[in-house]
Amino acid sequence: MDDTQLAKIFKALGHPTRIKIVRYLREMDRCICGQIVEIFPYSQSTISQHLKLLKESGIVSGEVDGPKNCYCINKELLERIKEDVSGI
Amino acid sequence: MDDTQLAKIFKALGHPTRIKIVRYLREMDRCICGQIVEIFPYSQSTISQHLKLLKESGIVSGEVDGPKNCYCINKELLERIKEDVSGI
DNA sequence: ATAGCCCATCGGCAATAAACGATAGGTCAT
DNA sequence: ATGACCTATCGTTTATTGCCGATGGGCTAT
Repeated sequence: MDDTQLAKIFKALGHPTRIKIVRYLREMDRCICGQIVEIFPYSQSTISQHLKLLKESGIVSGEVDGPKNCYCINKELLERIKEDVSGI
Repeated sequence: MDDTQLAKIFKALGHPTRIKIVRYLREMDRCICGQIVEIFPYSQSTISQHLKLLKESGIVSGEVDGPKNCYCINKELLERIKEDVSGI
């Protein structure tokens, strides 16, 4: 992975809320946006924005699943990130 | 390490130039700001600013050494970061 | 003590990020 | 086809970032 891509991922993780979201998603395996909104003191639009950033970095993927939107961790990428971090 | 601290570190690494600086410092063991300025297409003030961010995050430490300022990687923290990334 | 080197910091500017409320689009059940 | 639910996106505001040139302070050597 090149440094630009890696930097993008780090940037995505460079916010406490987004780290917490990633932890939560890993724990829950998959969940909908509403569940995440409930556990944070931020508005739905703010959480949605954080999720968008995480999606753009590739760490999180989301699929529309009926009326709900299902988010989950991209575990392969997460593993790859861990490898790349070891290389720094 | 709490998520706020971890986020700060990720944020510091969330720029390609700063990742490259970290790699370079790890390779060189220690070096002065001027050396780093030479290898990047940015001004001295810009590089200095990047170094400041890296210092604030703790990844890099710098000591004044005569007329020059010597930067080096905080290897213990870097190792700790790698552990913490594994925990995400 | 003057001149030169190294670099941190200031001020400025443009771009991006973080948060919000409001809106609107999609899906399901009735 | 209406209403309820879920969430992405828009528009706005304020804060932060990224970059620069210029300034100035600390050392060293002359």
